[in-house]
Formats: sequence, structure tokens, C-alpha cells
Amino acid sequence: MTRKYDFKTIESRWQDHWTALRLFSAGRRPHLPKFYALVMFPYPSGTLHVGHGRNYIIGDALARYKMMKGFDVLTPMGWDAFGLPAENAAIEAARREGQAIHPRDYTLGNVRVMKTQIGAWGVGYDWEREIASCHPGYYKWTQWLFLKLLENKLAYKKQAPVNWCPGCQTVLANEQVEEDGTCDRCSTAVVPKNLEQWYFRITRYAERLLDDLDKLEDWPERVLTMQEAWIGRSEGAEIVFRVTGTEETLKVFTTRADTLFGVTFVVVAPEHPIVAKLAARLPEGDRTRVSDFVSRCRAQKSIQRTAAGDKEGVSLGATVTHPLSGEQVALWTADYALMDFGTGAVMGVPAHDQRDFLFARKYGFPVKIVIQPQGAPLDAATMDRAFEEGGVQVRSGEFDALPNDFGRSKITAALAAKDAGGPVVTFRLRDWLISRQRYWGAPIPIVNCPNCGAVPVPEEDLPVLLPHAADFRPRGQSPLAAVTEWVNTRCPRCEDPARRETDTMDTFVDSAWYFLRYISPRSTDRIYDTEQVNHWLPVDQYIGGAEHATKHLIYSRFITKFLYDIEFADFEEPFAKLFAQGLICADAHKCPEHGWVPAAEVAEGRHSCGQTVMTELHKMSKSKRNGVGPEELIAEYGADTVRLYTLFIGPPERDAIWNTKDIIGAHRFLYRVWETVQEALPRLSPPGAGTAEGLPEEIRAVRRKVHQTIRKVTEEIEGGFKFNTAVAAVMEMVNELKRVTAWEAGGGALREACETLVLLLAPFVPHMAEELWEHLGHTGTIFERPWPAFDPAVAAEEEIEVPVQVNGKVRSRVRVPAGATDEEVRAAAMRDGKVQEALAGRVPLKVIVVPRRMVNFVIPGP
RNA sequence: GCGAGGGUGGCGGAACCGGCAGACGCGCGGGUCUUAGAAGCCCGUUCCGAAAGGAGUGCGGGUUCGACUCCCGCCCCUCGCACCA
Repeated sequence: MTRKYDFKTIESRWQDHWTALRLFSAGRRPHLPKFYALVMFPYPSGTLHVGHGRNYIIGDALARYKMMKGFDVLTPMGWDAFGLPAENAAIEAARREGQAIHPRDYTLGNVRVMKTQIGAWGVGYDWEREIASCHPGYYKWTQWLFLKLLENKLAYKKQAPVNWCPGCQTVLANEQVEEDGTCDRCSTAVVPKNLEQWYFRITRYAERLLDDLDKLEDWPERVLTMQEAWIGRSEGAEIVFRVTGTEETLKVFTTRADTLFGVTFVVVAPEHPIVAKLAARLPEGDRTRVSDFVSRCRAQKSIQRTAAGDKEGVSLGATVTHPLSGEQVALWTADYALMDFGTGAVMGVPAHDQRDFLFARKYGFPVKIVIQPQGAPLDAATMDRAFEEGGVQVRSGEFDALPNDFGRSKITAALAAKDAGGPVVTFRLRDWLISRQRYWGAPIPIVNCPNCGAVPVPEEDLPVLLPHAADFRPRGQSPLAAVTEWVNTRCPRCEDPARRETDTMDTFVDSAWYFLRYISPRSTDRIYDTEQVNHWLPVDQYIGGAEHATKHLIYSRFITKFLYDIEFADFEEPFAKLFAQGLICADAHKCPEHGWVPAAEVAEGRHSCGQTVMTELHKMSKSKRNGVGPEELIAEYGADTVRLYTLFIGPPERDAIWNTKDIIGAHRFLYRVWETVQEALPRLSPPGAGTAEGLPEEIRAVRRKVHQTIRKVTEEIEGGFKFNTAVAAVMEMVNELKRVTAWEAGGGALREACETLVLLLAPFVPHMAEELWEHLGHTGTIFERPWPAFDPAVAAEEEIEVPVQVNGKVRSRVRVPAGATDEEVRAAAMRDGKVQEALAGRVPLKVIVVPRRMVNFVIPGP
């Protein structure tokens, strides 16, 4: 009597078993080398769909594989639990039902649901280390980090124009503003606003963040390039121009100091402080013209930058003195000069910079050529675009005739000698704005005192607790400002009445260090146990979405480097390897009347309201309503099937298309595996009996396949998590196994095949693997069994099939012993009937034998 | 515009240090079992062709005995960056 594949019973049984066993508790097998497998912790947004599942399943398969490979695995999970959506949900509920859900309740409710979902997938974590960034025990240390940064002059406050979102009623970081100048959450047009804000001085780490990218060999190339571009190092020169007739000097930044003699004007950003100073000296009409222009730019800037479009500017009615030639050139302000890059001032070289060229043509500045290319020389009168390539210096005084690369360093040196500038490196990376005028975040641990200014809350007074009761409707300042009993406090320094800082921190601060907290999740007297952190970190494998390339991943690297600097860590990079998995897409349906509608409401291209829907492929998301829930699928096919399909769907680093109907394939396969093992059970040799000598070819062939499959699956996992092809390899093996007709004498080989099959599948379909492993007569969990090893001698082919080409076309195939010499292979090919026919008596001009691969006869004529 | 990745059957995808294109799965067709259906199981399934054979990896060229794979020139899709001086 064989047992049925009752996945429901099996799955709940083993999930309970793993919990009882504490299978995922790190440090359970401390004699083994450590492996820290980390999946990015999620924002608890509600319910998970199968797209989220991919992340967890990949991580879980890896963790289980590593256990079998003999590692003490740490695989923790937690919640990035602060953030706007919880607050928005509270506000939304208040508006709809007249009763607000507290962000904490909303968040914790979501956590409960998601935790259950993760468990149902059979994904295991060391839940004893669970953390939530909104827990006071956690954010105490986020605040501590803030104080440490402040202490090291890496946190500071400044009044600055910020991106203000009228929809969310808060400032946004540069990264949260979309290209078109809208908020990345609510798509409202962002407006500039002047506010006093807290920043982290990440720019001080720019050079190291860039240089150390070289150490991250196992990061995807695209993420490295994105970070490189984001940090944006550019080497150039600062050049000082005197503003004629004033004491003012003006610094410009350029990467093309070689073109200095081609300057025919200088422009500054509209926000540049010199604009107001010079405008004040202008006659009324001109002054208004300048201030109108400036305010227009300010408004326009964050709404829509005229990317590479029409450039506008206005004269500041002043000239500046060329530092080397002494020439006078006009000083203007223009919208294409950016205040937050370089010095906010640009030297205009129309002949050699396309933007300057367009500007000059528009406003009539001369074009002065100072670099001439080899061959056809340029003519200022007729050129229709700037010449930006290399050449030879001309009309550049003593630098004439130098190649411009050389001229560049010579001119820079000459400036330095005259104290009028010198070499300088600038970065595109900006300091990190961390203030948020919202409730649901970690309070910034600062007290603003009328006498002492901004005073840090003493470490022993942490955490600064977020008051529970608050009206979180945004009103342009943090909701905390209205909680008077919380805001009003005493200055820690002078004890006079003072007010707390009412802004909270950007949630990216919370997530910039969570991977360290897992090591000592309940530590109350220090951020973590340094010794333990140095044992477990860096993370051996980090898994998550590539969308975090320039935010979370840079911030985490920055914080880690800072902790290294203050001797809280002996490593500088937190994540040794990074795997960026692709997203799952599915059809999304848009009804002209109801917008995005779930697939369940769509039949035959029509929404339930009768309207024809538009269907297109999108990443699974709440907003597109195309997320597929795991529950029904798990109920129908089991978690193992859903896991297997998810892994099989395609190359994990690429986006994939979810097709629920394809799941049946994974299910059928598992069913076959089950049946195969059940049917084999009565014929098996006892465990550990080994395989007999002198087996028939049919059995030897199966053993060969088994060992080849071990090799293949291992290589596919190790070489980049290619679970899709690893699963395919196991499917092939099962297909072959099913073909065997006579197992007599093969009891040992059959046991080897079944055990290998179950072991190889264990990381992918852990419940079934555990169950079958037990049926095969074993006790204890399969995840403490070693991963199978392959025997190259068994895996080696005895006989191979070699295709035979005549003039590059395959005409036949011959079977030869694996060790056959080229000559033997050639002879065998020559004897083949079909080859004879194709040769038709002609003598080959040439015979190419590629060992084990191919024979090609080259014959003359058609 | 710049950078990265990609384009292979009806579909998802394999193979790519140059050597059997289409592994594996879905779907589809046929068969078997069944009172019937579903699920299984077996066979087939790139296209054209009755077959022999021919064509075929986005398009056009090239190198080679041999090209999905390498080189040159294009087209299209996805993502990232984009007035960064």
C-alpha cells in the first residue's frame, strides 16, 4: 500500500517540526563555519503576493542549501515598520469611517498577516531575532546612531530649499522626487520651500563609497554602475574670477580648464548668493528683470527642469576678470547653472561646450576657438555645434601648441601658482536630508533651547518615545508639534523650558543598520554586541530588489563605514555579495470606468461592469491590482508546488511573467517524484548498503545520470542561483529514472537515486523532501544531512554520440567509446552509411575532429 | 543623448570559452484507461514539405571547415542616468 501525496498534512507537520527543532536558530551548530543569508526586510504593507514570495523563496532555498553544505546559517527577518503609508492609512480610515486606525495597530496587524503568509510558504527564519524598526527597543538605537553622527560632526542642521510635497505635506529627499518633479509616492507636483532641516554628511564619505565599490566583486554590475553614477566623482579645477569693480570673487568649477582661454562669459545659478548682491546695484528695471527671472527659476526648477532644452539667462550688469588673460567677460545668471553642483558658477566656453554654445548663440556671445582638432580646423563663424573632443591648444597664450590634455594640467597649475584656483574634485552625491515632518518615524533626539540652541538628548534618556496619542493629519508641520505635553520639555543643558525637535527621521535611516541589530536584537545597553557582529558580518549573501541600488544600499554602506570609523565594527562593507532578483509581472486590467481592476473581475476581455478592459503586463503591485495571492494556490497545490514553480519561472535575476496555469507543471512533477519514490520503496536495498559491482548497462546509465545531476544542480546553485535550470536538471533525472524497466540487482542504485533525488530537491521543496526522507528510513531533519557529492568516475560517459557533418551540415551521428582517439572517431564517421551517401565518393579535402564534439568532412563542389 | 541588460517555437525559457539550436515546463495534437469526464500514463509537437529535402535564433554584412555564440553597421524592447560644467 503506497501513501498518497497529502501535501496539506505533510506541510503543516514539517512546519511545526522545524519550529520545535529550532531549525533556523543561528548558532545551533556553532562548530560549523557561519553563513549570514539576508533577505531585505519588507515594509509591512498589508498582504503579500507571489511576487514578494520570489524574494523569500530564493533566500530560503539558499539558506537550506547552505545548511546542507555544512554552515551555521543565520537567516533573520524583520520589519521596516515606520513610514508614510501607515499614517496615510490612518488618515484614510479616519476620513472614510470617521475613526482612525493608529499607525502602530495598522502596522502590527499587517505584520501578523505577512508573518503567517511567509510561514505558509514554508519559508523559515530565526524568528527569535525578529525586529521591527518602529519598536522603541529598536529606534532607541536609531536615535543613538543620530547622536553618534552628531558627535562626529556628521549630522548638522541647515536652512535650505527643500522639495516640499503638498500632497504628503512633507519634505522629500532628492531621491524621492521623480524626474518630472513629482512625488514618488503620491505624484503631486513638488514645490520648493525653505526649511531648517537635519542632514547627514554622507558627502564626506563620497570618495570611500566610490573607491570601495572595487571591493564588491560579487555585486551585480548594474548596481555598481548605478552607485558610481550616483556618487558622480568628477575631477577638475576651481577657477577664481574677480568681479570687476567689487571685492567679490567668483569660483567656477570646470573639468575643462584647458578651454579657459575660450571663456566669453560666466554664468551663475539663479540661487547663487552673488546674484542678489549684484542685483542690488542695478537700476530698478534691470533689478526687477533679474529677480523675476530668479523667482521663475526657483518655482520651475523642481516642477520641471527643462532637461537639455532651451536655456535662459539674464545679465547681472557686471563683468569678471579672466584670471590669466585679464580680459573682461560678461557675468550672467542662467537656469542651466545648478547651485548644488560644483560651485554654482560656470565659465561659458561656447566653442567647446554644447550648452554654452547654445546659450551664446541665443544671447550673442562670441565663440572663441582655443582647441583645434587634427586635420580640418574649426571656424567660429560657421560651426554649428561645440567641439568637445581633444586637440591642440591655440590662442591660449603660453599654452599654445600643447595637446589639450596636457594644457589642462598646465593651466590648472598656473592658476594654483597665481592663487587663482587649482585642482579640485567634486561629487554629484548630496548630503542626506533626513528630516520628515511626519508622525510615524523615529523622533530626532534633539531639544531646541532658546539659550543653548539645538541640544542633543543625553544617551541615557533614550529612547525619545513617540507619543501614542496624536492627531496625525498633516498640516505642514509634524503632527508631533501639536502634542504639547510631549513637545514642552526642559533643556538637558541649562534646564530652562525648551521644545523638542518635532521632525522624525527618514525611514532609510532605520533600514541603514537593521542587518546589524539582528545580531543582538534585544540588547538594551548597547546597539549590539560588537564581538558577535564581527563574527557574523559582513552579510555573506544579501538578496533583494535592484530598486534599492542608490538609496538603501548606499546609506547602509555609509553607516557601516561610520561604525567602522568609531570602532564599532571591524569591517567596512556590510554586504559581501548582493543578488538582485527580478520582479514578477502579471497582466493588469484597466477598465475605462473603474481604472485598474483585479483579474477576478475580468472575463473574456470585459470587466464585470460590461466595459472592455485594456490588458497589459505590469510588475505585480497593489496599485495595478494585479498581485496574485499565495493562499488559494497553496490550498490547491501546496506550498512546495508554489515554491517550485516560483523557482522554475525563469532566471532569478530577470523579471518574470507569472502564469498561474503553468503551476500545474510543477505540481505534476512533484506528484511524479512522490510516486517514483513510493514505488521504489519495496525494492530498495537497506540504507547504507552501497551499490553493487557489475551492474547492467541500464542501471549504470541511471547512476551516471544521477551523478551528472548532482554536479549540474550544485553548479547551477553556486554559479548564480540558477534554480530554473537546476530544477530542470532534476526533472530530466526523474524522466530517466521512470524509463528504467528492470531494477533487479539495482536495489542499491535505486536507493542512491531516490535519496539523491530527495536531497537535491530539499532546498526547493522542503516539506516533501523531509517526508520522503523519512519514508526512505531516515530520522532527523534532512537539512542536517550533507549535500550529496558526485563521483566523477560514475558521472563519466562510457560511450558518446558524435554528430558528423559534411560541409558544415549534420548528416549523421556515430556512437564511439568515450576515450576514442580522433583517428578512431574519424574512421567510425567514415564508415557510416549516411556519411558515405553524402560524400558520394568524393575525397574530403579536410577532416576536422573536435574531440568528443564533432566531425566535419570538407569536400569540394556542390 | 549616455550607460547596462535583452530580442531564440503558439508561450515561459535552455544552450552561448564557436561545434547536435529549441533542454525542462506550459499549451496543443493523437493514443490508453474510464459508463463518461477530470486527473494519470504513453507518443508526437520550430517552420515549410506527402516525402526526400530545405529554411531557421530581430535586420544587413563579415570572419570561419563550422556562428544564437565572435567582429562591423542598423532596428526594436526594458531598466538606470540625464543641463553634473
